[in-house]
Amino acid sequence: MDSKIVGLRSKLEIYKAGSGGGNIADCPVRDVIQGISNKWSSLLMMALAEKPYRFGELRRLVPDISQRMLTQTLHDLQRDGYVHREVFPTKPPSVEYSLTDLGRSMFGPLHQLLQWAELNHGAVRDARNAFDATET
Amino acid sequence: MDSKIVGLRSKLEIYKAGSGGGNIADCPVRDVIQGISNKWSSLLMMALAEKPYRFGELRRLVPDISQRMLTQTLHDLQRDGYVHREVFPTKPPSVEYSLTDLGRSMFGPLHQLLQWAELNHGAVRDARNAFDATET
DNA sequence: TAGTGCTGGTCTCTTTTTGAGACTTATATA
DNA sequence: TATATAAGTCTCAAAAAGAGACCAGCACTA
Repeated sequence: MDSKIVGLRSKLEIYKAGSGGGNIADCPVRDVIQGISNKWSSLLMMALAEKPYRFGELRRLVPDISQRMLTQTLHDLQRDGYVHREVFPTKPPSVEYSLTDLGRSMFGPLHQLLQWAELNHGAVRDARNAFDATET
Repeated sequence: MDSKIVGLRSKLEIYKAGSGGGNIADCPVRDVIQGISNKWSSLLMMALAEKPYRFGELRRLVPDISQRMLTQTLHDLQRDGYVHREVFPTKPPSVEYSLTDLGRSMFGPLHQLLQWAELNHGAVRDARNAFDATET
């Protein structure tokens, strides 16, 4: 399996697929993607792909996330099965977050996208500058 | 190039990389990723990867997007260089949106993620059900 | 000639989501 | 006694998204 686009024909079908009907709004693939298409998910996935972290460590690692959104994003990632949450009975109790097998599996393709971003952020920046220049 | 995770060690460095300093908040990779990590971008990228579409066609293709968000998301994708917008002097004027080379390039890894979602949405759904069952 | 519809939007208003920051509970340390 | 730490929760303000009316220019219809 290479990284070429396979089956250019029915990409929308993939998004639609599984719901049986033709309603693209309740498509399971879209449902999965939207669970990770938000401001903080990929960032936290990447942090946890490196190693497990505790709540406070993540907060310090990503200084511009609010405690509220850190709690909520970790909770959502846990609900979708990407992240495991474990409480240790220290005093005060500490909580460790780590990727599950499913999380590591999902991080594979996500990592490809992150690498693309690393290689191409210059091109994106240039496109933005050019665009902003033309519309005054 | 295969789909394995290369260089497990410094993933956060990728997110941080390029800005020179150590401030993860203004990291160019994060900047690129956040441009496409929103509710509608990946869906529109996928539609346009299939073939160019006109504004009204996209609106009918994705019935639950508001006209306002369709305009805005296409504008943002155009600004980042993924999408080309062309006005045809018909009456009334029609506007066609298509992927640029950069857009097609980015769609490669994005497509990998979409395929992962297609293969694993069952596991995610199961995880959600299990999670929701335990927290009553 | 007035009415209707099509195009690709914009404008305004309401609802939802996010952000900032104080507050909590229980323990340990100074 | 005062302060700190852990992992959150709660409240309020700000930002973003959704709903739907409205717009201009032209073609077609009645």
